Amino acid sequence: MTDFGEQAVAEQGGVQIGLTAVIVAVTDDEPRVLVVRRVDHALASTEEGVAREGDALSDDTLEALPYGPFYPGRHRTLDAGLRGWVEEQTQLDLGYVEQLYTFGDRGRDPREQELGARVLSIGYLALAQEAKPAGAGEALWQNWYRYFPWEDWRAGKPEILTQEIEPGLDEWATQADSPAEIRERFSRIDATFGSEEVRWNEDRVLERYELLYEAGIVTEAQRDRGQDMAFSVHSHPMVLDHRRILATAMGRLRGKLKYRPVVFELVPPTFTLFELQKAVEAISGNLLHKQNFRRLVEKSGLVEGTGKYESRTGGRPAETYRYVRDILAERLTAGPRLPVGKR
Amino acid sequence: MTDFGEQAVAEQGGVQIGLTAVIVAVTDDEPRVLVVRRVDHALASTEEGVAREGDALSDDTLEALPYGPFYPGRHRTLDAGLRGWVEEQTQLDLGYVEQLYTFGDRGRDPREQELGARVLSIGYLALAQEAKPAGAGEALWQNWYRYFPWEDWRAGKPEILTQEIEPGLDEWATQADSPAEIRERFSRIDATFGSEEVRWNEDRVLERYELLYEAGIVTEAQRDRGQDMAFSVHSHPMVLDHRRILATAMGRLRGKLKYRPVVFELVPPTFTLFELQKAVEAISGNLLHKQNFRRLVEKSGLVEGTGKYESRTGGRPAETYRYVRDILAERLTAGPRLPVGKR
DNA sequence: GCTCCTTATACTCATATTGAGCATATATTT
DNA sequence: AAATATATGCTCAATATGAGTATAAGGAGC
Repeated sequence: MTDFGEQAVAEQGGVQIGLTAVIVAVTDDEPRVLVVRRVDHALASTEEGVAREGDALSDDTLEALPYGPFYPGRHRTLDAGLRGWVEEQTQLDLGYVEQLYTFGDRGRDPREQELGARVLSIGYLALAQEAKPAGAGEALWQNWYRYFPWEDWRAGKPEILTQEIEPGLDEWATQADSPAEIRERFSRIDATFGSEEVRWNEDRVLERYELLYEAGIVTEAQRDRGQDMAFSVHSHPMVLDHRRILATAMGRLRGKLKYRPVVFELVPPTFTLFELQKAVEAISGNLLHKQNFRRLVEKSGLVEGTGKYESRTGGRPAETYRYVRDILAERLTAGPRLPVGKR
Repeated sequence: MTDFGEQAVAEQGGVQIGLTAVIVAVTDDEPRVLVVRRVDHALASTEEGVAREGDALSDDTLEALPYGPFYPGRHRTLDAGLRGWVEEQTQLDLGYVEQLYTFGDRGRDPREQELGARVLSIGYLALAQEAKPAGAGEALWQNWYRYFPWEDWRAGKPEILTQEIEPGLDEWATQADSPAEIRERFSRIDATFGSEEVRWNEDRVLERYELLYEAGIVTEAQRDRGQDMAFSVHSHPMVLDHRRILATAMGRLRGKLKYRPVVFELVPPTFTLFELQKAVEAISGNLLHKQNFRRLVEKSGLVEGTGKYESRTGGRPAETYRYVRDILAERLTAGPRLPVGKR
């Protein structure tokens, strides 16, 4: 195998490492993500492209995930690097932190040319307990369905799917070159967006985003390809590939919810079972059957009642619970699948 | 958020990106991983440490995963970079490729000092159809249980667990400072290695390795800390953090087996159901109930019989099947859990 | 040919898990 | 006190799972 030698060093040229964080919290029963919303001189080269996108967003809404460079001299580990600048800049105390993926496609960052270096970005998912207004005022918490309106099925199938996305995808599919290719495209649409036979799988956030990107009906695709906008789904784009990173985080978190007790990182220390359920629903984007959710959670042995009750909601008071951080019981949060269904 | 500016560039210093590949195949019912086994000048600084390890391995068995530098000028994407040098050097045609994790702890690579650069390594998992002798002769296929003998439960609970690991871990736990810390350590041991209440979870390969590392009873831990070897589990170490990367790959693959049809990447185009089963068993490290496995696979709709039979095994001939690459059926390989049990 | 051995495949059955809904309890509001 | 709202308890049918038993279909030895 090739080794690292003088030559390798010379050929590699400059590489910059950026750390991009998807910081998630749930407040008011909505999933929030920390977003930076300013025109950054470092992003200037993108500005034009974004501004061209027309009615989907106005000039001042350049939205990005918080990110910062990784300083190899300063940080012993990548995780430490991330925690470092996030806690420094947002005063947020990150609990759960997980590395997501390293993004390194050429051209993902237009600054590469100025810098004369390739910019890799290591994406992180972090869960925060509460969504406080977040220090500096530059950062703010946004409902993540702002960027992915088709992912929220809590109020039934989103209109944007039937009205915009499905027609758009169908058109894209039929524009393929060969009949075989057309069939192939329809298959992929069904597999990711569901159909009569295949039910919607909430974990496939990234696959859906990538299909929309490929079909060119998401604004970033048009920006990146320098196309004019024939049609684009009404949703908020983000700078660079940040919406892709967010999609990765959403899919990962939704998946993890099913086999690891990560919800507890998102709710306050004590909570009612219904509050817990609503946090799960916010993340997974669909409703759960209340009685079955309760059965599942109680059976898991991950929570214990506090003996105290809470009656802010009009009806019978609900007992509050706390998470029992039992390392032994941590194997499963919620069994094979969450109890989907109506309330 | 901090941006990339001149200053950032200056402070970042050099960063080298290495791509490390865990290339897996199943042959003769054993999981194999492609390993490089030579004394590399780039690894010279590690050589001493490894040689010191005594009876666990001899001088000439410096084992490493195949790795190569990432050339930002040459490769458009990280995946392309990996495929590039792997296919170039091993003549292997990689099918399934998945990014695993980016490893970046300071000190993970002793060459950092010579190079004056931080070396990050992006780990990849790749699945190959067959384990051919692999070109150059430098690389060879090794049974992955060579490095993780405690992970193979196909012939019952491995002796190394009862004879070496469990005593070693127990000793480590009791050496903790406070009673609380002792309890904590025992909890972690139970959670990762199982106990009466907690059954062995085959996915937790990395957690187990990291616990062994922390307990100092794995040779790399002693090498990295410069300790002398009081006691170490009889298993083969690897260069740098490659055994950790392999553990990550094993855990990821074992997990994926349960909800994605990845086994089919590891078996030939046609196979009997029992061959398929044995591939799953090789990866997951435990035996499955034959009749139930068959039921599960048939029900999944992922395979179809070819109408041809194969009788190499003495008994009644088995029908051969092929994988139906049905994008719609790809949701689940094997349902929530694989049918564990005796044959 | 028949018997024994071996593996493949079919079928059964008890138990656990899921999805869905009904019933009851305990608060607030009118 | 009645109406309304939510919490919690319980039932039940449909599946899924784990573990066998039974039968089929080949080869080897006699």
